[in-house]
Formats: sequence, structure tokens, C-alpha cells
Amino acid sequence: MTPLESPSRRELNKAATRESIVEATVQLARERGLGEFTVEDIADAAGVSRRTFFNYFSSADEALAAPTFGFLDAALERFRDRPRGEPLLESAIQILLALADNKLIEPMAQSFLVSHGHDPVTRFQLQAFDECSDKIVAAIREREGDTLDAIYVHSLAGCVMSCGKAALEVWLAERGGDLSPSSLSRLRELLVTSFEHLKSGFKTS
Amino acid sequence: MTPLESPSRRELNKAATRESIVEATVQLARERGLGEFTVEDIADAAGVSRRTFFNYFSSADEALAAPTFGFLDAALERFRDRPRGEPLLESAIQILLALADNKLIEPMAQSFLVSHGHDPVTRFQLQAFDECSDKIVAAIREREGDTLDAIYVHSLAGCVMSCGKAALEVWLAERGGDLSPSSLSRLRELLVTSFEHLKSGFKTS
DNA sequence: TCTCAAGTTTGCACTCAGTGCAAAGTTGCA
DNA sequence: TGCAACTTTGCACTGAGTGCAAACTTGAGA
Repeated sequence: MTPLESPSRRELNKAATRESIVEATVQLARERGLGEFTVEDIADAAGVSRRTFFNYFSSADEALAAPTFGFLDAALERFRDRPRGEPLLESAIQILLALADNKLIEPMAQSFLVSHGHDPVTRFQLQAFDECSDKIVAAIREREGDTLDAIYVHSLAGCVMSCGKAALEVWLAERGGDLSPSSLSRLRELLVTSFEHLKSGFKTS
Repeated sequence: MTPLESPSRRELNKAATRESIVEATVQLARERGLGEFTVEDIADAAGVSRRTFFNYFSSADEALAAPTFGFLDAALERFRDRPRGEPLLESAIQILLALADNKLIEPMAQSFLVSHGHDPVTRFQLQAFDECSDKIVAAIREREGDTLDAIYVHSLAGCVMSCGKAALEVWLAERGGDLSPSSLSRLRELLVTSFEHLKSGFKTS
């Protein structure tokens, strides 16, 4: 009922189980390669039953994409905390710059790298971005009321996600998930550049 | 070897088989609802064996998303035919305005409507948009050489797809797939508005 | 026209994903 | 302490997805 107030033992247990399933899945994917293990293997490695795995995730692919959902949920949470008057693109870039230093980026980068080119996992990651875009639309609505056109809000939310995703992809291609300070600083640079282009309407200056 | 020159009987047969599978799938989804039929049902309705279904598609969900892939492939083909000097956003809007009147939009609209809120199919549709974005990146590279930054090209391609997708989603929500001339004209209006916002950097004028 | 190589469909058998259900185990609260 | 609510597990079952080899179709040359 009050998951924010009281992380009860039950909730802690569930979170821990979930976490161990995700870790086991990523681990297996790194060791054996994608598609070279079964849900039973994951369950064994995570110390739960096969049936319990399916209580948490609908497939191994979904479990592999979990870090991406986690990262974007965190981003969205921060968006809700931004000051009301702040321009939307400003909120977005501030949040992403802060998150580029966050612990959450590591598991997401791992998950992207390990599942690169593997369509089933990629689809879940795309879904994470898409759901986040929808939630941004809802959050903007909350913040600004109904003063803005649906098409404006939807396009903007989609473009913000696209720019964030583009920066992430270019960074992963360039640095292969290196998490050193200089590499992360490059990620921030890519984010800034990408949003500059968005703000300027992609003029070829 | 020369699929464009000679649509041989073999190629025609394959295309027809593929088409009948997609039609059978959409039909079943409309009649019974998503998830209320098996691949065997589809195969029977399409007049092929279950095994043949899997020679064409990896799942019923993929078959349902086929029209989206088809639409975006057509869009991309047109992009490759645009004049070299034309600004990229101009190419995009011209192509989409033309396609908003094309036959291809109907099956895509159907497929979107029938699978609305059904995650597995949605994921395939998102993949279609994402792949198209990658192909746009490649096409821009071909057109402009390596004069542009990776982050510029990736962000731009992503934003173009986002704006197209946003217009489509708002239109479907407003009009529920009505394909009358006035409804299609509204779709074009949404596309134009969306791209105007993109070109102006989403200024709140 | 006949023939053969290459491409396509099909049936079969098999593994494993995913789910409903009920029994067993755990936690929260009075 | 004891009961109600929640979570895990085992079991059984349907159907997805795939490798393989046999049957069938098509294209092209003799």
C-alpha cells in the first residue's frame, strides 16, 4: 500500500529476488551468449523456481531489458521533481546530464552491449523508451495543464527520447560501454550536442 | 538475383503467400481478438502449413506488424529518390505527405488499431520504426558523405521518426483509422505541424 | 520437350516457453 | 499466538519455434 513509506520485508524480498533474476540473466548472457540458455538455467542460477521466474518476467528477453526500464523510470521520477516553470528541454538535459553519472547507467550499458543486434531484447528496450515517452506526455500534461496541443507534446516527448537514445547509441558505439570519467564526460558532451541540435531545429550551421 | 527486373513466378508466389498470411492474421485478430488464436489457425486460414508460416514469420506478432514494416520500407525507398540538394527535413515531410494518401497506410492503420495496447505487437512496430531510423542514417551518409557528425545524423533521423510516429498516433487517437479524405487531410495537417515544431526547435511561440 | 539443379513447402519430432491451479511456505498485524 | 494476505513452488498442459529430410515446384539449358 505504501511502498515509498515502508519498504517492508516483503517488498525488500521481492526486490532482491527480482534483482537476482536480472543479474543471473545478464551473467548467463555474458558467459554463454544470447539464446544459449533456458529460463530454467536462469532460475537455477538465481536460486528460484522456474515458475517464480515467470512471476517476475514474461521472458528471458524482458529480464535482460530490465535495466533499461529501471534507468528510464529513474529519469522520469526526476522529471516530476523539476521546477514547474523550467523549459521542458532544459529539464530533460539537466536530468540526463545528472544520470550520466549515476550508478544506473552501468547495468543499462551492460544490457545494451550484451544484447546488441539481438532483436528480441532490442524490442523490449525500444518498448522501455516508448513507454517513457508516453509517461513524459502524461507528466507534461500534469505540469502544464491542457494548454499545449497533443501533437506538440507527443512530438516533443518523442524527440527528447530520440536524442537521448541517439547519444547513448553513439556513445556505446564509440566507447563500448567504458565507464571511466573521461568516457562519461564524452557521453555528457554527446547529450549536450544532441539537444543543441534539437533546440536549433537541426539547422546545418 | 534481379528481383526488380524480373518478378519471376517464384517471387510472385512468395509474395502472394506472404500476403495471404498477413491477411489471415489481421483477419483473425479482428474476428477473435489478439491472442485468441494459434499459429495453426493462421496457417489454416492462409492455406499453408504451420511450418510454412514459420518460414515467413517468427511469430504471429511479427506477421501482425508486417504492414508497418512495409509502409516504412516504402517511405525509405522514396527517400533514396529525393534530389541530393534538398534539405533533409524537407525530403521527410514531402515523402510523408505523399504517403498519407497512399494505399499502404490502410493496412498499417488496421494493424495499429487491432493491436493497440497489445505489447508484443507494439514491440515489433517499434522495431520497424527503429530499423527505419537506422536506414535513414545510412541513406543520409550515402547522400551527404561523411560531412556530418554521427550524433547529428542519429538525432535527426530519430526525431524525424518520432515526429512521424507522433502524428500517426495522435491521428489514430482522434480519428480511429478513418480513411476518408477529410480525415487524411487532418493527418497531413498533423504531420506538417509536427515538423514545424521540429524545425523551430519546439519553441513555445 | 526433357532433365536437372536450385528453391519452396510440408510433415514429423523434439525442446522449451508460458500459464492455470492448488498446495506449501512466509510475512504483517491484531 | 493466530489468522489473513501474500509469495513461492510443483505439476500438468497447450502451443511456439526449429532442425531435418522427403516431396514438390520452377527456371534454364540441352
